[in-house]
Amino acid sequence: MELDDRKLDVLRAIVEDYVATQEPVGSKALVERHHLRVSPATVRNDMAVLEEEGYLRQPHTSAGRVPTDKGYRLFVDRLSRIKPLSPAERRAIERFLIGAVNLDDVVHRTVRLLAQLTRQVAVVQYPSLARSRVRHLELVSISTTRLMLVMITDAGRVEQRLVELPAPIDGPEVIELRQLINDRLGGLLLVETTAQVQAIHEQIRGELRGPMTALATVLLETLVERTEERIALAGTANLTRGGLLDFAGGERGHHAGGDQRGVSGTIRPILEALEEEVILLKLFGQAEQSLTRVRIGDENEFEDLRATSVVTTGYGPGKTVVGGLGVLGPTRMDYPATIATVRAVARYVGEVLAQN
Amino acid sequence: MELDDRKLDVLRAIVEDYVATQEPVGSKALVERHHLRVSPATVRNDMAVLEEEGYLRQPHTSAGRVPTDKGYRLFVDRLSRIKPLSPAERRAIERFLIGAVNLDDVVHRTVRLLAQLTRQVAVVQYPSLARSRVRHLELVSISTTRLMLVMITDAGRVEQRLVELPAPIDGPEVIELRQLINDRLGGLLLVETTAQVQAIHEQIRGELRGPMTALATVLLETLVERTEERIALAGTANLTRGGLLDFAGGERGHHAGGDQRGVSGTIRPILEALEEEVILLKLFGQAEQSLTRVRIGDENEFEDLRATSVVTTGYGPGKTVVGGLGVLGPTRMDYPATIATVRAVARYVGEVLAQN
DNA sequence: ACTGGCACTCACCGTAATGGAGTGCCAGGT
DNA sequence: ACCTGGCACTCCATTACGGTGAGTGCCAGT
Repeated sequence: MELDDRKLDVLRAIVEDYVATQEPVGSKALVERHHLRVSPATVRNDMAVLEEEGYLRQPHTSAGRVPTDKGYRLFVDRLSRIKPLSPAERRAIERFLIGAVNLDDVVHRTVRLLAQLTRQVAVVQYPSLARSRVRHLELVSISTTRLMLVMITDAGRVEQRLVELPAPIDGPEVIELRQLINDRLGGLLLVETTAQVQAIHEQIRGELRGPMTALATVLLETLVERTEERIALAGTANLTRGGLLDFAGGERGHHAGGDQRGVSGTIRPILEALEEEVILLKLFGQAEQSLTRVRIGDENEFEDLRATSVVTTGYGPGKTVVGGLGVLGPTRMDYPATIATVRAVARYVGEVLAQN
Repeated sequence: MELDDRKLDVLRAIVEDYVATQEPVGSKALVERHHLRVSPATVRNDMAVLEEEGYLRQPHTSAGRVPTDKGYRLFVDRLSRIKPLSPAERRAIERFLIGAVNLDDVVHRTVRLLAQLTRQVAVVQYPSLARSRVRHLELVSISTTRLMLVMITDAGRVEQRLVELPAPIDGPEVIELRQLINDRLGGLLLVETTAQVQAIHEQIRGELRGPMTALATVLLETLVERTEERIALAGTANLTRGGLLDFAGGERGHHAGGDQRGVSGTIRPILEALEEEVILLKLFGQAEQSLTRVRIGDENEFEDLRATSVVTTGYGPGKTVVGGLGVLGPTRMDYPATIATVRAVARYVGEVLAQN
C-alpha cells in the first residue's frame, strides 16, 4: 500500500515529537503542536494505517504511538532533511581541532568533540593500518639481540614491535637492514607489503638472512595479518541521558512480566559491547567509502545493541578513507542533527589530516 | 573511647556480611552466620555503640546496620587480612600477560584482566613519561622542512611529534642532529632533559642552529613541560552490577525527598569522572612508591566519586615505579580480595616490563 | 556483663479505588 | 469518498490502605 502525503506528515510529526519528548504521542497533542489542518480523529485513522504497516506501535492499548525501527528508517530515508550546523557548532569544531599536536591528540579531541556535540556515545577509529602507506620504518637497537621496529604511516600513526634476533647483530648491519626495508617497503600500502616482505626475505644474502627472518616474521605476523586496529571512545555517560533506556541494572524485585518486544534495554550490555573492540571495529571500521550509514535498532547485527542506532561515516585526508567514526545512541535520537554533525566532524578531521 | 575486641569482631562481621549480601545486616542474622558466642541482644548493644562512634549507620529506624566510610576505613586498616589469591587466579594472570607483544598490548591486557578479576572498573596509567628514561630519539624526514620526532622510552612507550623547521634541511644534517641529541639525551630521565636540551641549543654551531631551535621547542614544550600522560580503562559495565548504586538516571518524577546523607549515587557522574583524564591521573598517577593506597568514599577529593572507593598501587620494573594502576568500585567492595588482586597484578606487570 | 522478653517502628508488598489520556468506531456532514 | 464530532471503552499511573515481618531499644532478671 502506498502512503499518501498526509500519512507521511503524520509519521514525521510523530518521530519529531517522540524524539523531543520521549513520550508516546497521541493524536490530540499532535494536531496542536504541528498545525496539521485536520482533526484528531483523522489523524487517528492515519495512525492506525501506519501501525498496520509496521511504522508505528503502541506500548499498550490506549497509549500514544511510538515509531518502530521501520518507522525511523522511513523517516531517515525519505522524511528528513539534514539540518545544517549552526555557526556556533562550526566554530566549536574548528576551535576544538586546531591546536592538535599529534595523531593521538587529533583522535582524542575528535571523539570528545563528537560526544559533546551529539550528546551521545562517540567512537573514532584510528587511521586503519590496512589502508595506510608505510612512510618510514625505523630499527632501534635495544641490545645486540633485540631490535625495536617502529613503523610510521602516512596518517601519522606509529606502531612499535620488539624483534628477538636469533644471533647478535652489529651497528652497520642494522643500518643496512633499515636501508633495505625502507627502500623496498616505503610508500607501499600496508596490504601490499606481504609479498614484498617475502620477496626481500628470499633474496637476501647470507649474513643478514637470520635477522631478516625474525624481522619478516614480526612484520608479517602482526603488521599485516593481525592488522591491529585501535578505537577511541567518549561520552559513555550520555547513555544515562533521557530515560529511553530504563536502567533495570542488576536489581532484585522487578515485575518480570513478559516484555516480549519491549525496547526496554539495559545500559549494561551496551557498556559491555562498547568495550569489545571487535564489535566497535565491525560497526565503525567498515566505512569503505565516505558514505554516511545509519543502522537503526535491530538492523544491527549485534544482539546487545538492538535498542540503539549507530551513525557512521568514513574519514580521511582528501577523498581517501583511512578510518571510520560516528556515534551510538538510542533509536530515538535526533537523526537529522546527528547525521549532520557526524558528517561535519568527519570532514574537518579529514582536513586536519590532510595538513600533515 | 576504646572499642573492645568483640565490638571489632562485630564490625568485621557486619562489613563482611554487608559486602556479601549488600543488604543491611541485623543482629539475629549476624549471630547465626558468624558463630559469635553471644546473644543478639548483646550484639545490638555493641552495634549501638559502634553507631554512636560513627562506624555504622541505619538506613532508617528499624532496619539493619550498614558500615559507614569510617567503618570501612577501620576495617581496612585493622580488621582485614589480605586474602591470598587462588592458584586459578594466579594462572589467569600469567596466562593473560604472556604473549603481550607491545606496550600497548601489555596495558590493554592488564586493564582488562584487572577488571575481570575484581569485577570492577579498572584503570592503568601508561608508564609515565616523567619517570621514564630516554632510550632512543629518532628523527624521520617527512619533507625538507618537516621532521617527525619519535621518542622511545625505557618502558617501551613511544611518543611522536611533528617538528616544523624554519628552513629546509638535508639528509646528512638530520643524521648529525639525531646523533647529537641521542648522545646528549639518551639514558636521561625525562625530567632531567630540560637543562640538557637548553645546553645543547646554546652550544650548537651555526648551521644546525635553526633546526635545533625548532626541535628544542618541541622537546621542551611537550615532552617535558606538558608531560603527556595516558590512561587505559576497562570494566565500566561493572558499575551496573549489584544495586548499591541505584540508577536514578535522568528520570523525571522521583520522590525528591530530602536524602541528605544518602549514598544513593547515580552512575552518571561516575562515568563522567572516568572520562576526565585529569581526574584519573590524580587518582591513579600519584603512586609515588609502590604502596597500595585505599581511598574510601568521601576520603576522595572528588565530589562525584564520594560513593566509590579507589584502590591504587604503583607498578614498574623491579623496584622502580613508572605508573599507577588500580580499580574503582562501590564503597561496599570486598577490600581484602581487591587489594590482593591489585597488588598481584601490579607485581606481574612489573615483571613483564622488566623483561623488556 | 550478658540475656530473654516485649512493645514499637517502618519499609515492603499486595490489593483496591480513582483519574485521565488515548483509542476505535460509528453516524452524520461536506 | 473523505473528514469530523461524539462516545464508550481500555488500561496505565497514582494514591491510599492494611497486613506482615525484620529489626530495634529498653528493661528486668540472671
